Amino acid sequence: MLEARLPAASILKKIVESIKDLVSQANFDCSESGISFQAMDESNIALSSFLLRADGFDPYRCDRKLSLGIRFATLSKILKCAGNDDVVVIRYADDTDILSLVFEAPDNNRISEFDIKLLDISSEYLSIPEQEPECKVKMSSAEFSRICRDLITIGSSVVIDATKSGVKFSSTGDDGSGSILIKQSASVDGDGKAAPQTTVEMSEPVSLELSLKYLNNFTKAAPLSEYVVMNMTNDSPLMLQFDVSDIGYIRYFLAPQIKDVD
Amino acid sequence: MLEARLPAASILKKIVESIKDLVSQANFDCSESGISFQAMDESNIALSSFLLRADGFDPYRCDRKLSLGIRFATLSKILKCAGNDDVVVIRYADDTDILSLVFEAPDNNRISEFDIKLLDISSEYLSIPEQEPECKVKMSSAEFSRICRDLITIGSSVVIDATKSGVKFSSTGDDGSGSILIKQSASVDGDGKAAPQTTVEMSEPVSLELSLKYLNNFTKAAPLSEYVVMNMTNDSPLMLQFDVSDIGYIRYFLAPQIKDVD
DNA sequence: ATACGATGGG
DNA sequence: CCCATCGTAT
Repeated sequence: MLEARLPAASILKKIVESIKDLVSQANFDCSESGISFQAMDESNIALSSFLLRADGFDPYRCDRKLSLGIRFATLSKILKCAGNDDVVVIRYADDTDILSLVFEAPDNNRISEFDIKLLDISSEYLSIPEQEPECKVKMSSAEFSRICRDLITIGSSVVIDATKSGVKFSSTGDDGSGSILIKQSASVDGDGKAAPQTTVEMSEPVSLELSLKYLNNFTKAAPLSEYVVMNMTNDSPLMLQFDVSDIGYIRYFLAPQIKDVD
Repeated sequence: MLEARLPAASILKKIVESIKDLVSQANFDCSESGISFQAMDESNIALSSFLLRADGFDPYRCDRKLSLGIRFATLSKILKCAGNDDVVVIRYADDTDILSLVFEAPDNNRISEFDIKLLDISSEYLSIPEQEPECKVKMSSAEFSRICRDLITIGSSVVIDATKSGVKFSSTGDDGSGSILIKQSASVDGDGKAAPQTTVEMSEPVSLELSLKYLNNFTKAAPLSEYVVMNMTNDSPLMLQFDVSDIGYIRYFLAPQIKDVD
């Protein structure tokens, strides 16, 4: 039995919108600690995952572990029927194959209930080694999105070079090349504006070449958070994380491309 | 001879946009009392009609009854040439086959005149019995539009159940089902916000199953009015009415579908 | 060519 | 949060 009440449908809407282009169906894993999710994309290149902690819901109740097989196209359609500031209640009754979503409008004059048929999906859980990355960048998620969107007009991949002073995104294509350097922000912003700061922590300079197509899929999650965190280690997969308000996070992993030998 | 001056082209634009997907050509019936229109859709399932009273124009002059055969695709194209707050003058000279539309920009620096060739259309006027409906619902036209747009992603028809407490819209399809309950508004809204209220008057609870495709055609008229009125009687056609400012109304009639026998 | 959905701006 | 415009899909 699951019952989880989320104060703002917009959170769930954005999460699902950011995953549905990568994964057509997968399990939501529910336990007393919260709801989590993990799945490879169809081509087995990118891994998406999220965690929504129980304490981010009010109330949250889940007696035993559940794997709820969801078709994302369906869930996406149904979430489009929710207003952004509707309250969402997610409900599952044991031994059924139906997930219920109830949307309550802020003025309480509209109550919508949608039932989704659940799927039986075999899940192969992939454990991700939690290594300390050689470099950890935190920057504006909107800026990161903009960079990936701009550079894909130049080439199909981006080389991300992180050094103490900042992060450089470079791309090369048939009709030219481009690079964007984001400097680590000066400690304090003098004037009143509160633009997101860029911070770089590292033990080693890192350089990774990554598919812009995938990165542009990932940045659909950018509206969830003002910041994106990029964990990078040379020759290892990039991890991108967007925090989901104070409820949890959504993460993407993407293996680097072998760089062309010059 | 007809001369009718309408202060805002946007009204005529919206009316024509909301009908042109249902009716390709039909007569505008003009008399000294105003301009009216009535036509079945191509499949003879839905009836659209409107009335624009003479006193909504300034000036309005029509000496004798006229049936002006209009091709809606043409009229729509021409109305796209009018600014929303242009003044429109509709003119017809007896014994011609030309309808003239003159658009005057608010600043009086632009005057456009378009002539439409009229058609000779045989009109079979269908009289609609004016019975008192078992149930009369008045609600936000925007909300009604949203509901019909949302539910068509679930199924092809909607069951509208009206009771004293409110109206429920339900739809079922291959990958799930959904229902939206709109409660009758509490008598007065305490705070300052002026959201459209929902009211239900009834002698009998009513349940009708209706085609969402048609309802979504009808809701193109929603921008004309903050409210939609739904008159419903069991096993009888739904009537939807949108008021056209203080000039008249546009109405749609749609026969219910026979419900599946369980 | 027309209609619907998505995105950006007020 | 709603409206208008643009782009995509049928």
